[in-house]
Amino acid sequence: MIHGRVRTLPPRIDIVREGETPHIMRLMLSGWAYRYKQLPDGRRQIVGFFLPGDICDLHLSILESMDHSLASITQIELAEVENDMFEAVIATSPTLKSAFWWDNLITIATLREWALNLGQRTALERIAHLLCELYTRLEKIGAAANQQMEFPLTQMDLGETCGVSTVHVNRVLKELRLDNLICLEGRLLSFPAMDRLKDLAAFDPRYLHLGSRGR
Amino acid sequence: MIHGRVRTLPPRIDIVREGETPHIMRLMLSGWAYRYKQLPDGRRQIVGFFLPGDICDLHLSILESMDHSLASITQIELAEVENDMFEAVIATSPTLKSAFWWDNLITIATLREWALNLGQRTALERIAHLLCELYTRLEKIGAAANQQMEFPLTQMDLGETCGVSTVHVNRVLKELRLDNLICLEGRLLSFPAMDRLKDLAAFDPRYLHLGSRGR
DNA sequence: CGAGAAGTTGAAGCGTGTCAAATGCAGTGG
DNA sequence: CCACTGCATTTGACACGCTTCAACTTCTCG
Repeated sequence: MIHGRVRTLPPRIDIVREGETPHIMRLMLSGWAYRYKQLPDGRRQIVGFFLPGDICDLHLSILESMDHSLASITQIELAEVENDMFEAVIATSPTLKSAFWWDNLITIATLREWALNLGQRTALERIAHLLCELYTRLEKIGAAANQQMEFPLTQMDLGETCGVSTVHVNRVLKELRLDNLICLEGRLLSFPAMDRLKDLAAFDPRYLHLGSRGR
Repeated sequence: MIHGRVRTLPPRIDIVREGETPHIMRLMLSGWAYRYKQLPDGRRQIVGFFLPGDICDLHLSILESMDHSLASITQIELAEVENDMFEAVIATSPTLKSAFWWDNLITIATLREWALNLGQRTALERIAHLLCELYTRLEKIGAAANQQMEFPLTQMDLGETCGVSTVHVNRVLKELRLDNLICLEGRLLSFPAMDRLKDLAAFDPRYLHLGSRGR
């Protein structure tokens, strides 16, 4: 286990901004956060979500400066480890080292799936696919079960993830609701017909490579 | 330097298919290739290009099976290294090891930019951005100069990369041509006004992290 | 209770997809 | 050398998914 300072941050604030020079490694202990990129005119694209157990900035320190930003969604707890200490730890533990390779490879595989999502699927399929991915990941870490999960994302978040306007996200969610594929009560999201949803989204969880994984 | 078998492959064939189990590491020596993913109904998304000097499947061996495919565009030469041998080599060379970390991080950074591209830019901006990226990468390895490059991609390739129909790619290229932003003569692509093109695409090469890099 | 944020809805317009047909281009065989 | 074939490119007409704008409603929380 890696030790380091633990920080608690409020919801909806930037954790790191584009252009800063990273010097620590962060591990999500609780809550939801995301990574985003921005165009000069303000258009925003979310390029990844962090759930408990995820690593935020693995070895990003080798790069000179951040080409993206990190922000919290809910209140979050982060473990922060200085790079020097981090280097020292992985040097002594081959298990940890390969765990970090894993993390990197899964990040890449997920980004490839997101490219497929953004480039080829319709708005309906994209959102359905994202919901499948999030549920699957949460279930894996024991934070969701029985086709139910806490859902802290706004429709604007969904839009910025799926490259769709907020208004259209709303219409898509309505359609999913009318088809009885999702059910949203407050912040609790449930899937009355997960099979049909996965089918609609052409969701194949293999890209998440859930088989094994180190810690 | 890593030694291994060198293979020459003809243009337009699959190198590895989804589902196969990877057991070698491939390095591009010459030519162009790409990585793609596919939906069950056949929609295809290109998720990365390989140019000379690029690594195709870094440590993918840890994963059970490929979640995507590789295909050649031009005739290509590949250096192939068995995983065992590869492991042995990086174990002895910290320089190489960090070079591979680099490669991984740049792959990730590029995929994030692609997500931004697919999610937020218009078809015109997307294609302009892709052209800027390819030229920049080719220039880096000395395979392009003076705002000119060999361009082996078809309009269908461009479409499958940018999430745009082939017909619309054609219209976009026409617009770029009429605006005097690109000039295509046979397989030679040139940029009479690179500044304006980069501006149109909001192309900021920092994500490619060209600063340093090992080999 | 009030105020700001998030969600909802309708109408109109635009970017892009689809379909279909024509043109250009390169390789092949007669 | 030319006709033939198949693939890439080009163009027009039309359809549709999604965006934009604007107003309204519903939540959330101090």
